[in-house]
Amino acid sequence: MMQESGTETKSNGSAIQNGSSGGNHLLECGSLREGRSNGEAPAVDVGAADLAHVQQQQALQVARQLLLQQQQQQQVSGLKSPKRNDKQPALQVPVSVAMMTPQVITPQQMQQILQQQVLSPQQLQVLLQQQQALMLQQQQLQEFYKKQQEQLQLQLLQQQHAGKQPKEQQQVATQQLAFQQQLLQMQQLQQQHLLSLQRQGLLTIQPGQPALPLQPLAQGMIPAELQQLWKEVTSAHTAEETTGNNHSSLDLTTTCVSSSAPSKTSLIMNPHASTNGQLSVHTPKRESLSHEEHSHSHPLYGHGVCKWPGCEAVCEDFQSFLKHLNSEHALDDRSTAQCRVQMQVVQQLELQLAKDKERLQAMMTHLHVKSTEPKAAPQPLNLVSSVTLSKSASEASPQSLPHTPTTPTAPITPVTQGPSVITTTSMHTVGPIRRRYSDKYNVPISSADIAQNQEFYKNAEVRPPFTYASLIRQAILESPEKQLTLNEIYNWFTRMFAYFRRNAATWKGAIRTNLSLHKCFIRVEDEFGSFWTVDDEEFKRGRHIQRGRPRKYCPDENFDELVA
DNA sequence: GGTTCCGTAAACACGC
DNA sequence: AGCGTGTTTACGGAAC
Repeated sequence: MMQESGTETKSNGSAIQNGSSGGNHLLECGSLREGRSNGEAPAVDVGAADLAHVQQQQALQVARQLLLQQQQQQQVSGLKSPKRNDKQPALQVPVSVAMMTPQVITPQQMQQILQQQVLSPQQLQVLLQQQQALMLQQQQLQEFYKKQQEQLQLQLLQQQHAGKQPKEQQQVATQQLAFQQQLLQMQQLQQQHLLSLQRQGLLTIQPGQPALPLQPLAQGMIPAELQQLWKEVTSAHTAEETTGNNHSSLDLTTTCVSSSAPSKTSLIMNPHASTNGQLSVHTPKRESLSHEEHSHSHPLYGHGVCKWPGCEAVCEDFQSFLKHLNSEHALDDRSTAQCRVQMQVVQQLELQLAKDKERLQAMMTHLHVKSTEPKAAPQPLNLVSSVTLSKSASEASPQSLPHTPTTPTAPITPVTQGPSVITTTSMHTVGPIRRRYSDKYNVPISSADIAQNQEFYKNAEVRPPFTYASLIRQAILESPEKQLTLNEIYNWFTRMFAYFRRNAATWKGAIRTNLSLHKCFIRVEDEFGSFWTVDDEEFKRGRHIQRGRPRKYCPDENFDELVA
């Protein structure tokens, strides 16, 4: 029990640590670092949200300036054709993709949303107002961007026909890219703000609200042609990257923008971040939308059926599926509710998975000593190093080589070992357990083996995965005099294992049988009675049970041997 | 399918 | 006679 609980504590600790780290990640990304437990942090939260608000306004201003500059440049440049006009769409499409990339909630965010705490109505109101302001900004930016895109498109068309100097065009492109970066930064800030809102319970408390922040973003879903364009563009940019222009793709994986250092934008230009024409934004929504490449792996489409939870509408091809998806599963209250339900399902599954992972980790940790220690046959197995078993433990060696001649170093895997240790209830019902691993794998048990699970076996009625012979040997070797009477052996069993507090007649008889059958157990008589010792060399020798050839009981001989 | 290991039950003996 | 201890045998399940 101690082992198990200890492991659980450790696992829980790591889990908590992981969770907190994830939370810290979000906290670092977002502007809100709230201490929600006291339930009275609206001022702090609002202040942090305001900070994000200011940052977004700054970004918006920068974007506007860039846009103005670009417009001026366009006016100056007039109709000039570029040498490499094929590059122009490249600078539009990626940002278009990024601009319209829907917000996708990661599983971590799901958990946080689901585990959120309730805010006060005042908090909600403030946050909602902020959110609405942000959405207005977002729409404003989108309008700017659309206009800019239209102008650029027009310009490009004109340039393609008239021919232009590439220098100015590159400047335009650079300006546009910078502008797009600002847009992305804006979007990321908004996303962080959304996450903050979600974490504060806004989305759950106000079921209608998620549609508010998500709506404009989801409306800008990536058209297929944009994907195709982006694909072509990135492939064209790959060649250009060697010239030092690394503005070809936007690495959105690091969308965390520090509130304290907004200049350290996360818009890291990473020319290698994209593969196969895909932005390195690992959002399920994006992947689902890039159906040109993944039309057969859409998570919501399979076997001609829409896999939206509860839908199962038949879609003959992927295009019809997309139509169906956009029409029947648009972003509305119903879809949002279904998504929330699915989030809960995922959360439950993740929790279950986390528990099972913890369990597996505990099993692995528990078995780590024996499974990872070198067990080369010629090497003494010094995994015990027990204080009370200096001799026997340090000299532990294969004890039944004929049984496992080819696997002297076979590790004890959880597969073979786990059930007998973990399944407390099943252990009691499956009946006698044969092949205790201590014998099977030629590893005598030790005080360390038992000590690791001492509390567990003391309290849980779990049959220890050791043979009677191993346990008897252990009991004897643990004693100060390396000798025990039969009754003391009984007491050791009952003291160390809850399992042996029942059915005494059975296991006591087994002990007596084993003491008699095993050559390694030597009965010694003195003036006070008789006691049992263990010949550990004999124990480690291999077959220590003589069945086919019953040994002749000869206490005098044994005594002489012991004395000698 | 045979062998081996192991647990279990039982019979038996011996001494107190 | 009853009990504890010790020995031996038989049987069956599981693993090899």
